[in-house]
Amino acid sequence: MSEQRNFEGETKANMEARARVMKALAHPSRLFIVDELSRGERCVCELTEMIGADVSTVSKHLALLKQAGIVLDERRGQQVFYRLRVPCILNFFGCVEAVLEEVGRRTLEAAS
Amino acid sequence: MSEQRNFEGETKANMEARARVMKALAHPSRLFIVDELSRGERCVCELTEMIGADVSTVSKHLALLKQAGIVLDERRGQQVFYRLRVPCILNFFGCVEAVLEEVGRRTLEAAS
DNA sequence: TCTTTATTTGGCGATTTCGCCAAATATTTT
DNA sequence: AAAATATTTGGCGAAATCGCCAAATAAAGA
Repeated sequence: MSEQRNFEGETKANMEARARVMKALAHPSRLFIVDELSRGERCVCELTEMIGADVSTVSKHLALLKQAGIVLDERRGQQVFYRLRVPCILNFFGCVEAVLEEVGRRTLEAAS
Repeated sequence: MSEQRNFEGETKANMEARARVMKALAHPSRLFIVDELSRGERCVCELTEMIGADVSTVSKHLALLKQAGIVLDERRGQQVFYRLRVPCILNFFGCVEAVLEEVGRRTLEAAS
């Protein structure tokens, strides 16, 4: 009875789907974008100026977030505005900060 | 006044720190490990058997999670047991699932 | 229509990540 | 001490990610 859990079939597919979402968030510029969009929608040009990278780079970051289901885009005139699709993404950050505090604590311990 | 926010200095450093944590979670096997550890501690050998990859591969995934501050390890005899250091990581999954539902919905719309 | 502004897409070299194998290390048993 | 079991580390080729440039596409204005 009670087979050991494994990493095949449904479980594997589910973890791969989760990983796609996490990967989309695993980049400094993309985290900045999400954080910035939590304050309201922004056009590509605004984000580009803030980030200070090539427009094409920022555009690709946005495309990636969109493809992951994290943001929505809407063209209005010449500009394309992006906004968060799933605001709960912001809940991540509290826990990430908690992890970072642990890391900081560990660093201090190591130094003592 | 009211300067536009930018992506330099403190903000950039903070986003890079966050990204390091997110990257550690952005892999199917590592997500599986976190999920499994939420049920209790596990030794490397158990996780290796479940995942079905080379032991060295699993060991490196665990080292990465440890270095990111997400798990703790403790040797007892021949075995090394890992456990979650910051349980709030689990809160992520609820939101990730919400994103995935959005993605699923979008896929259905596209098919209609 | 021609020009300007905003955004996306294709492509390429550079860097990072990934997973396996082989070898090293740690612990227990004989 | 030698053997067996568990885990980590070094290294390497394969694959994925990254950021820029150049070119294509979209919309507004002259």
